[in-house]
Amino acid sequence: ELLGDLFDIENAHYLLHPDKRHALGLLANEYLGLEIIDKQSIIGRGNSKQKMSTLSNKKIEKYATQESDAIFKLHIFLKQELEDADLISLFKDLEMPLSIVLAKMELEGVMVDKDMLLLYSAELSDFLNKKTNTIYKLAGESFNISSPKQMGEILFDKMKLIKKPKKTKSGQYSTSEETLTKLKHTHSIIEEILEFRGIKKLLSTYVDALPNLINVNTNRIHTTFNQSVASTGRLSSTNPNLQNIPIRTSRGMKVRKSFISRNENYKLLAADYSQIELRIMASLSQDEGMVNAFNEGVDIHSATAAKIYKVAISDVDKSMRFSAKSVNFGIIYGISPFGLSQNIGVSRKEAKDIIDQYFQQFPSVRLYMDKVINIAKEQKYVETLMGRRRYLNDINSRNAVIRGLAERNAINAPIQGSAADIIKKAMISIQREIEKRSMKSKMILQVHDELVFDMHISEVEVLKHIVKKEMETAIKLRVPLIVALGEGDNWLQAH
DNA sequence: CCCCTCACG
DNA sequence: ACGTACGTGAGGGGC
Repeated sequence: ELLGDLFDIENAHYLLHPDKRHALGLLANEYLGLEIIDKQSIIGRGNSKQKMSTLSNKKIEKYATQESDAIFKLHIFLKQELEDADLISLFKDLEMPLSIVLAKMELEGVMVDKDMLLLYSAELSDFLNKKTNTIYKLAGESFNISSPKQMGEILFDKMKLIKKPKKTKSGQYSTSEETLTKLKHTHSIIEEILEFRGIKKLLSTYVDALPNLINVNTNRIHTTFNQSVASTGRLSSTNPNLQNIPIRTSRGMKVRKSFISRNENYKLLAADYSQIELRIMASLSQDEGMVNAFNEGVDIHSATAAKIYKVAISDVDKSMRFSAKSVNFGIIYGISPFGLSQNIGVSRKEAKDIIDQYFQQFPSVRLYMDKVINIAKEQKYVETLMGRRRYLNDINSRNAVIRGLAERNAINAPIQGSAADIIKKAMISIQREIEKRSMKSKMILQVHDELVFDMHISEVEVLKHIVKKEMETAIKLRVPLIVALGEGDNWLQAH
């Protein structure tokens, strides 16, 4: 257990420049003008990589002392820079405590049902073999279906499904899901390919991969949460990525179902923020219509539909709600007629009309967007509710495409980043409570707006109470923050 | 190592 | 005419 003050160079630099790289060698060079020995030159890389612990002290002495020296000197510069940017509290009270919490979550790990995955693998492999033969027959020859290059040549050179095939940036035929879906009507092979792709992805990325990642000592999977990658302040997860476990399709759900509690005395608890980003938008913009909708507890997408289409909320039908939901997501991303039209499958003109209606009905949302873009143009950065910054150097670019991206980032970063701030704060409070009470239950995963716990059955009520309370009160907004709880023997059930 | 594709929020 | 909604990570092909 670390008892002294933490000062993580990488994280300090991340707060100051979230979209830059934070490697120690780069920082030492930039801040101190030092060229320090590259770690790779000591331990090697790729297959010839050795463990630092296997090398003699003599070999690592210079490297180790240079690093220590650079870290100490850097911390003085970075501390000052954090103070100048008003980021000290975010660093000291949020990110540094969080890094301890993340370490504990990583060490805890999550249990997966290996037998279930192995059975499922056999089932999907069978299915894939049959699909492969079907596709070969329809194509009139065998080829590597997993090769976009080969598939493009089959579909467009040989079968000539359409006259002017779409190309990718590098000049290859595009075979993306988006492209292929538009070609469904041309040949039955398209549908088979799409299904093949879906299953192949599931099999190789999850069903076949996860069992091999189970640690033999703990019997669990241990991800790594990266705290200095995402430029908005979110976490990311690697080796394996446990933040993109499937859930949207029925086949994907079976993978989610394989994430289970550690034993029969435990259940999984999932705690989800409901619409956190839209609530943040409501609070930041103070738009009356949006704030009222949340304060009255009505379904936000239906409320939005009612306003856009000027009908009573009880007269909102499914397609109106669907479009309104896309608009709401679009708002968070910095909406454009093109983006919305692609998303809901209408013309750009229709999409533009919907957006115009939206801004007429939610005028303060538009005002807020204009304001945040102007702030970005003036100070070259935007910030979250807790003062996390994102610099937008392209905000005044003469290139409209590049400037547009920066403007959308100016809108999105405070929203996505504030949500990240909030859940990070909640994680620290929850961990503190769990430890204070010496509880058996453990926090094990974070997926941007969701926390997952391995919950001892004797602690169900108390844990639920703590989690809900700490998440909902992590910050006070102009609208309520609502957390939905779910429990079950597996992650799917807990949703 | 880059590109394409596709999984999640 | 062009390129266009935010943020990520991983697997596989191909060079």
